[in-house]
Amino acid sequence: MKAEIGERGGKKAERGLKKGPWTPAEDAILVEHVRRHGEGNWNAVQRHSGLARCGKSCRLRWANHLRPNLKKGSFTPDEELLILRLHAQLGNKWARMAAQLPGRTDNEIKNYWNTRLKRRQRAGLPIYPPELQEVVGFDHQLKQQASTLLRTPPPLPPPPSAAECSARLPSLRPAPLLDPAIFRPLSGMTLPPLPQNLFSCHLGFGFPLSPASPPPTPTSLFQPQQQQQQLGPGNYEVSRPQRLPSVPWPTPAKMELPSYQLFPEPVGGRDGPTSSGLLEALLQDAHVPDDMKLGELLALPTVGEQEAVWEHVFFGGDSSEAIKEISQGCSLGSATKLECLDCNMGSKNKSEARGDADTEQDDISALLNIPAPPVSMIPDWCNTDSTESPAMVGNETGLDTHQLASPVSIASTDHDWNISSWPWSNMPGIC
DNA sequence: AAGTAAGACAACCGCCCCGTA
DNA sequence: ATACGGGGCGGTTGTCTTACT
Repeated sequence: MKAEIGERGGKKAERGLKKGPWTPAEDAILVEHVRRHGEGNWNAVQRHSGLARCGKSCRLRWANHLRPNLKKGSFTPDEELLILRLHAQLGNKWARMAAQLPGRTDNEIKNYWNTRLKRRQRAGLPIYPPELQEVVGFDHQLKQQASTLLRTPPPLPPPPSAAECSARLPSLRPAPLLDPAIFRPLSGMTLPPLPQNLFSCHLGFGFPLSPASPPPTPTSLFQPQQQQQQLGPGNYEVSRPQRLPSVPWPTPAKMELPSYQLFPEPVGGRDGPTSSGLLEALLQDAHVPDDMKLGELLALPTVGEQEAVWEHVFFGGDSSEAIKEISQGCSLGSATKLECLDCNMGSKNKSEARGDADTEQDDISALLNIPAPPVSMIPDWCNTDSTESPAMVGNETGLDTHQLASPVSIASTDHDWNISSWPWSNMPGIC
């Protein structure tokens, strides 16, 4: 947006391509083009239809506003919760988050998050719920500090040998996205108690409360130890930072929130039943009151109030009716006039989403040089909602949204996962 | 009622990856 | 091997609406 700033609303850019808001006529042209030719080849839209828009603009308009099955309106509480969880795990991977939120676009999620971030920054509140902020001690200020530090990345340690890598791999396991102490398991599942570091698992990383030797977790594999040390005593003093194994960490352009990108993204179509099953599973576990919006409770001014509300949400009384209501609202996307478009577009979407997931699975497996876990590794409780996900049935990689949203990870069921020994837990909350 | 701040939304840009010629 | 085009993604910014003073 340089010379074009302020020119929105009808003027044409240099190459004769229009910028700015789309008109209904342009929308109609684009919809008709997609109906005839399908998605993709966006640059051909201008040639075929005469629409004075660049291909990128067409793709964006279609993806964010015109494609069928788009969900309009504000996020539901369960969607907000899911965004929180996904962001804790993925960082600013909006497209991947959108893949877990049927009918939602990455742009929507991004806007929601940025708005929420800004609001909480202004209010001096932590990004995450009090459990995250108090126990994990990670908030936006720390993020900003780390981001600043990362502008000049420290020299990388020598890369580990293949033997070193393979020696560490057995300890690699997906972090439980949700802490069992907070999020109760699905029906029939018993969780081991984790009295401390609430939400640490949720974040996908932890802050050790003791200087015990941390296991070589995926987090520590990606732990920028120099960065941690540079934070210095002025920023955290509970205990001295751990000396971590010399493992190279990816050189990020900037630091994102704790991300578990080491691990396979749940596989599932954007609009398939998997995600709705996830939401149902989440809601079955969380006692979400019907008179409460997550965004509201997260904005409560004091930690005590937030704790009380969160306790009510996840341990509170019977709210099955509210859960039912939320589930229905989630599964019933608002119908649009465009939903009557060719169904083959939707099928293409699904295949693309599936392809993305597979590709990502491959990438992660290749990165770790380990085979993707078979479906049989997934505990039974992942399917207790009985709606068998096609993504799981038909996919050898086998990790779907159930795992992402599950109270505990697959591995956490057969490992003693001492999250209290993780390196980052030396950092207390700033707020 | 007017001004202002904040929120929500929409759109564009630059970068990157990937497939193909 | 390389250039190029298509497409995806994340970041940023502009505009409009709403709430507040």
